Amino acid sequence: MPTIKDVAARAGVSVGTVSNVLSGAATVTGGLKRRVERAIADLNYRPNHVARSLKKRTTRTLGMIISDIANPFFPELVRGAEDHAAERGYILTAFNTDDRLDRERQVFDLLRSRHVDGLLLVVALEKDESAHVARALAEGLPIVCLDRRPAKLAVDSVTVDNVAGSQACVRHLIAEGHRRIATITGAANMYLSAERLEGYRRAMAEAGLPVDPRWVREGDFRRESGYRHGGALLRLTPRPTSIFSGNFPMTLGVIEAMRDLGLESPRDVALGTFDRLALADVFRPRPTAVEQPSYEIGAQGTRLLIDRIEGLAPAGPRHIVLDTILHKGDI
Amino acid sequence: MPTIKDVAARAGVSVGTVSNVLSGAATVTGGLKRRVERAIADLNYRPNHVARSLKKRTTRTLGMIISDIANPFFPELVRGAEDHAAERGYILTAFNTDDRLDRERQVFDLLRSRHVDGLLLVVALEKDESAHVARALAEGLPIVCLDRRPAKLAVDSVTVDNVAGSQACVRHLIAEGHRRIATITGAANMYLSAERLEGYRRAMAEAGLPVDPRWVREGDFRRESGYRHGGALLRLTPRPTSIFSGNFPMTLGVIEAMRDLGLESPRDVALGTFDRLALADVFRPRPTAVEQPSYEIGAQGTRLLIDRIEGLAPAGPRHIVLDTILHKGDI
DNA sequence: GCGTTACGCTCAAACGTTATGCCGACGAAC
DNA sequence: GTTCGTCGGCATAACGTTTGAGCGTAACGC
Repeated sequence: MPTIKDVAARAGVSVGTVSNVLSGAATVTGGLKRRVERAIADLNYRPNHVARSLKKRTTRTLGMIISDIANPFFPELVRGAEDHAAERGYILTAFNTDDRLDRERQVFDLLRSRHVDGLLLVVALEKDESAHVARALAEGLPIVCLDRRPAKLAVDSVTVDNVAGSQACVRHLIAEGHRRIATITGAANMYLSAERLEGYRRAMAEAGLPVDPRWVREGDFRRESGYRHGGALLRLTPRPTSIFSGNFPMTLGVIEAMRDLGLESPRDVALGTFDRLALADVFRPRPTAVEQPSYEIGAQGTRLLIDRIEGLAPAGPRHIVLDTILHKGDI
Repeated sequence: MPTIKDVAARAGVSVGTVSNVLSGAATVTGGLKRRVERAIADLNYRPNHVARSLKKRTTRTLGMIISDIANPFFPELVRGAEDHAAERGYILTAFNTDDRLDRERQVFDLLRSRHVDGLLLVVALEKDESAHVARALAEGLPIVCLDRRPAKLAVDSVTVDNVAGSQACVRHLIAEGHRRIATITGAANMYLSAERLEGYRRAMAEAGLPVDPRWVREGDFRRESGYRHGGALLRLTPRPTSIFSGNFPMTLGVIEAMRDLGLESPRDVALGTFDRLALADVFRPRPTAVEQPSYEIGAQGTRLLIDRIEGLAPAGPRHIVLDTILHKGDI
C-alpha cells in the first residue's frame, strides 16, 4: 500500500505539499496540485487513517453502547446513528452489554484506549452506579445518553416522553370503553419504568377510574416476566379487560399466557404496549402500541454528539425529548 | 491522558521496559515488573491503541458490510460476529449499504484507509460486478462472505443450504396435503433466489406434482413485491392452496394481499417462507418457516476470518454451509 | 538598489507505540 | 585471569501522518 512518501516522490514534491493538497489547503499551485493529484490517482493512494488519527489526536470514530442489537428496539436506533455519522464523516462501532454493568465498564476502558471521539450510550441501569460514566465525562469524553438517562449526571440526552406516551395509550383504551385496566411495569431500577407507570396512573386518574392495587405488577422488561405477571392478571376475578405492558417483549409473554388460558385478543382482553414491532402490523393480535421514534433518537443523538465534539453545541447539558407515536390496535 | 512515557518516568524505567511489561514479555524481573504495574495502576494508564496500530500495522478491527441492520435477518448475524470478535480481542465496525453497489464501493475505500484487519461481507449483488472485492482480495485483505457469495471469486464464505431448506419447507406443505403450491422467488441477480427456487422444484418433482408455470413468480425480496405477486397468485383459478415465498418481507406482502381479498391463513391458504421473525411465534398467522442460523453464520464467519488473519486457516478458500431449521406453522 | 512582504514549498519535529541493536554486569568455563 | 555467553535493561529508529518553522524567490515600495 503506497504512502504519502511514494506520492511525494512520484510527483517530485515534499510530503508536506502532498499533505496540503490532501487537506485542500489554499496554498496549492495549479501546476503542482495537478501533478500531485495525478500521482495520487496513479498510485491509487489512500491516506492512512491510523497515522492521521495519531497525529491529529482525533479518530473520527464514535462508540456506541447498547444492550443488545437483537432487541428489535435497537436496529433502527443504530441505523439512525450510523446514517447521520456517515453524513458527517464519522464511523460508528457498536457494543452490546446485555445491560450488564461489568460489560459496560469493560467497554468504557476499551473505547478509551481506542480513543473514540465521542460516545453514544444507552446506560445499562439508570439508578445504579455510574462512576465510570462520570469519570469519562470528567476526562473530557463527549457522551450523549440515548433512551435512558443516568441519575444525577449532567450529560446530554435524547429520550422520549414516556409519561405522555403511556398516558395516550391508556387513554385510548379507556376511550374504547375499558375500565378494568391492568399494567405490567419494567425493572424498578430504571426511571423509564416509573415514568411509564406514571402515564398509566394519570390516564386512570383523569378518567376518575380507580386502580386496584392487584392490577399493578412489577416485571423486568423480559418476556418471561410478561408471561408470569400476565398469567396472574388474567386469573384475577373480575378479570381486567385490558393490559398495558411497559415494553414489547413483556407483551409477547402476555399473549402467550392468554393462549395458555384459551383467551384471545381483542375478544377477551385488549392489549396496550410500549414499543412496536415495525413489521408486525400484518400480524394478529395487534396491540395498541406506543412507538418510539428510534431512528430519530439515533440520528438526533448523533447530531448532538458530533456538535459537541466539534464545539458547535452551546455549553451545559441539553436534553432532547421526542414524542412517541400512538398506533391504535384491535380493541 | 497519561502515556507510556509517564508510566516509565514514574516507575523509573525506560519506555521499552514498560512496553515489555505490557506485552507480557518473559524478560521482566519481579521487582521492576511490580513497580511498573504499580505505576500503571496509579496513573490509570491505558495503552493508546492508535499508536499501537500504527506501529504494529494491525488494528484488531474488523469491518462488516451488510445491507441494512433494520432488516430483521441481520441483528442476530451481527451479534454473532461481535460476540466472537470480542472473545478474540477484535472489535467490529458495521456499515449499511442498502444493497447499493456504489455505497459498497465507498465503504471499501473507507475500510482500506482505516486499515481494518479483515472484512465480513454480505455482498450487495452476487452476479454483478465485484471487481472491488477482487482487488481488495488481491491486495491481501482477508474477506469472508456471509449469506451470499459473489460469482466466480475465490473467497471464503459461510452460507446456508438454500436448496435443502426450501425443499424441506415445501416437502412439509406437501406432506400436509397441499398439491397446488405456488412460489415467489427473490431477485434474479442472486444465486440464492435460484437455489431456493430449485428446492421448491425438487420437492414438487419428488412428489410427482406438476408445476403450473403461473405458480412461479419472480419477486425482488421486498414486501411490495410479495403483495403484488401474492395478489396475482391468490386470484388464479383454481387458487393455489399454498404459497412459498423466498424471504420474510415478501411473506408480509402476501399476508396483506390475503387480508385485502378476505382470505385467511391457514383456513384458505397455507404459507411457507424462507426466514423467520424470532419474536413472532406468538403471532398469527404463523407460516411454516425456514430459519437461518444467523447468529451462527456471524460467529462462524468471524472465526474463519480471524483464523485467516492470524494465519491459522489452511490455504485455499473454505466454504462453510450451515443447515437451516424448519419451523412447522399452521397448516 | 536595498529592505520588506508575500508566497510556495521543504524540512523536521512531533504523535505514542514496538522492536532492534547494544551495552554493562555477572557467571561460567577455560 | 582472560574470554565468552547471557541476561536485563536502555536508547532509538521506525510506523505514516500533520504542522509550524524556515528559506529561497519574486514582487513591490521607498
